[in-house]
Amino acid sequence: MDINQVAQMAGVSRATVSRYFNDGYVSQEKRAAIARVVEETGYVPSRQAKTLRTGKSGLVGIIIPKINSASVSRMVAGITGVLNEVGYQALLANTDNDAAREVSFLRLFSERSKVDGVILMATVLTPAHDAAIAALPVPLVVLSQKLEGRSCVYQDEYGALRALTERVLSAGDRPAYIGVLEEDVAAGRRRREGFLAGCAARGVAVEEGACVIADFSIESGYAACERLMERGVSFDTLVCATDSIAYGAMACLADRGIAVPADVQVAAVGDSDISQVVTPSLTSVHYHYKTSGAEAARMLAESMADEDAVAREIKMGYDVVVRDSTRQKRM
Amino acid sequence: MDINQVAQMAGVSRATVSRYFNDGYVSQEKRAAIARVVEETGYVPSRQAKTLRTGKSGLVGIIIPKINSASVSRMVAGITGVLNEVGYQALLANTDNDAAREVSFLRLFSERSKVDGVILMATVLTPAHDAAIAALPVPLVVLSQKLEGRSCVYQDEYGALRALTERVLSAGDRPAYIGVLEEDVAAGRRRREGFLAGCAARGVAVEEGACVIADFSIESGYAACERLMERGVSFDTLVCATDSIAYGAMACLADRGIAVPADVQVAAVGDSDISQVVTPSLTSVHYHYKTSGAEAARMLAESMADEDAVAREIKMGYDVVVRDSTRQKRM
DNA sequence: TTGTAAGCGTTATCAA
DNA sequence: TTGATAACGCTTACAA
Repeated sequence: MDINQVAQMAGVSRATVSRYFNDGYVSQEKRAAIARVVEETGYVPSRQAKTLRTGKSGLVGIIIPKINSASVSRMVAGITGVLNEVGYQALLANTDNDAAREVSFLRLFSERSKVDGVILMATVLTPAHDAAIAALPVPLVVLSQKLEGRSCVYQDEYGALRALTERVLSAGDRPAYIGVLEEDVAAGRRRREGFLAGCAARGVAVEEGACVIADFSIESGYAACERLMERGVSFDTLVCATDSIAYGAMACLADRGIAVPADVQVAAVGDSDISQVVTPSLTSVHYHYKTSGAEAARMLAESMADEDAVAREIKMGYDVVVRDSTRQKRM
Repeated sequence: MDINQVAQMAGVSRATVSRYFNDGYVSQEKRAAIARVVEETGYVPSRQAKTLRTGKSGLVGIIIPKINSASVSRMVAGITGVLNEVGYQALLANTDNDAAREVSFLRLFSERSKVDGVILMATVLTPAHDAAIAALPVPLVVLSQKLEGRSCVYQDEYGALRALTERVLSAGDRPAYIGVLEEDVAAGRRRREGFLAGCAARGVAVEEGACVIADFSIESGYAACERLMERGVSFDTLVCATDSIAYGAMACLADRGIAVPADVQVAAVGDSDISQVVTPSLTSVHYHYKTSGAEAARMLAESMADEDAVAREIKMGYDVVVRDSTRQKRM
C-alpha cells in the first residue's frame, strides 16, 4: 500500500495525497475522499521515503556512558519523556565508559545525518570530541558537562560540594575526600574544588594525602577508604564524590568498627533511592537529574525546529539532603 | 557527496561502486580506484537510501517498562553490547510502566517497518499485546516473560523463589510474603507460586493474610510491611518479590525495633548492587540480567539474519546469595 | 566483470 | 487548488 494506490483509489494525484498529510492545501471534497480511502486501507506514509526525501529522520541520538547507573537512567527517563511528546524517537548509544566509543558514535551519527539531533551525556571532553562535535551536521546538546559556546545542561557541582562540605564541617574539623578522575571535569575536578572551597570557607585545613581517587563503584569506594586509613590520615568527616563510593566507604568503616556518624561522618553526592535505606541513611546532594534530561531534550527540540536557535547553558540547582550519616542537626 | 560523484571520480558506473560496498563483485583495478576515491572524499553510503531500497534499517526497537530500574538497565546493557557488535543500533522506547504505551510502540514499530526487529521487555501481556505482536512484520523476542510459541528469554522465577524459600525456612516457620501484581505473570504470579511451593515443600503452613501486594518501590515495601503487622500477621520470615520492597520492609521493621535477622529474617529477589551494602546485607536471588539481555539480542540477530529461524525459549538460571538478613548458615 | 535502467515511496517545483 | 514531473541516493536484474 503506497501513496500511488491511495491516490488512484481516491481519484486524485499522489501529490494531493501528499498535501493531505502535510501542508493541507486540499479542497474539502478531495480531502474527504482521501480520508475515506486512508480509513479503509489503514495506509500510513513510509517514514523511510519521507526521510530520504526530506532529510529528517525523526530520530535523536543519545550517547550515554553507562546505562546501568542511577543518575544516567534518570536523565534518560527525562529525555525520552519530552522527546516522545514532541514526536521524536530516542536512538540509544551506550559507550560503557569508553571515551573512544563516544567519539565513534558521534561520527556514526554524523554520517549522512541518520539523526536530527544529538544529546551527549559527556564524561570527558578530549580534542577528538571537539573535532567530532564540530563535524556534527545536526544540533547538539551536552548533558552533565559545561561546554563553552555549546548548548549544555549541567549540575552546579562546585556550589553543591562547597555547600555540602560547609554544612558537614559545622560538626567536624578533620575532613577527607574520595573523588573520581580529574579528567571528568564535572564529577572529578569541580566536585573536588567545591570540597576544598568548603573547607577553606570554614577555615579548616585539609591534611596532606586526605584526598584520594576511586572510580564510580562501591568496591572502589571501599578500597579508597582503606587506602586513606593505611596512609594514616586522621579524619572525622568523609566527603565522597558519589553515593556508591560512600556505600563502599561506610562498609569499610563498619568492618573496622568505626562508628558513623559518631567517629566519622559521611556525606556524598547523587542521592540515589537507596541512600535513605542504608544504615545510617546517607546525607547526600540531590541533583534534579530527570529534570536535567527533560531540559536538555527541550533545548534540542527547539534547536531542531529553529535552525538558528541560540546556544544556551543551563546550570541546574541542587538540594543538600541531610540524613543520619552526619552529625550536624538537620536545618 | 553521493554514489554518482564517487563513480565519476573513479571512472566507473555507480553500480560498480555499489557492488564495491556490498557484494564485492569488482575487479582489482576498479576496486583500487574506488578505494582511493572513497579514501580521499570520506564518502559514506547513505543509510536512508539504502534503507528505502532494501527495506532494512539497521535499527532494533527495544520496548522497556522503565529505564530507571537496576534490572532493566542491566538487560539493556546486555542488549546494546551484542547489538553494536553485529552492526545494529538500539531504538529505545520507554513506556514508564504504561501497558497501553507498550502496545502503541509495538504499532509504531510496525508501521512501514521502521525497525528490523523488536525486543519487548514485557510486564503484562494483554490481548491488545497479542494482536499488536501478531501484526508485527519483523522478528520479535520477548524478554522477562514467557510467551508460548514466541522466542523469549525469561528467569526461572518459580524455581528461584521456591529454592530461596526452602532455604530460609530452614531457620524459620512463620513465613510472610510481599509480592507484586499478579498481572505481571513473571514477577507477580510465578514468584508467589514459587514462594508457596517452597513453604509446602517444607511442610510449613502460610497464615491467612500473610501475602500482601506492593509495587516495585521502596516506599510501597515499607507500607506493605506495615499492613502485614497491622493485620496482626505473626511472621519470623519475610520473603519479598524485589530487593526494593525488601529495603522498605527492613526500614519498617527497624523503625519498630524489630531485629533482622534475629526476630524476622528477610530475603528478596534481584540482588542489586546495594544489597551487599545495606545493613544487614540482604539475602537475595541473583538473576543474570545482563546475560539475559545479551541472549535475547543474539536470538533476535539470528532471526533477523535468517528468515525462518525457529522460535526458542530460554529459561535462565539463578543463584541464591545468602547474606546477613537471614538466619540459616551460608552453605 | 561491468554498465544500463528501473525502481524503492516520498516531497517540492512548476505550470495549469 | 491540482497534477505532472523531477528529484532524494541507493540496489539489483538484466544485458553486454
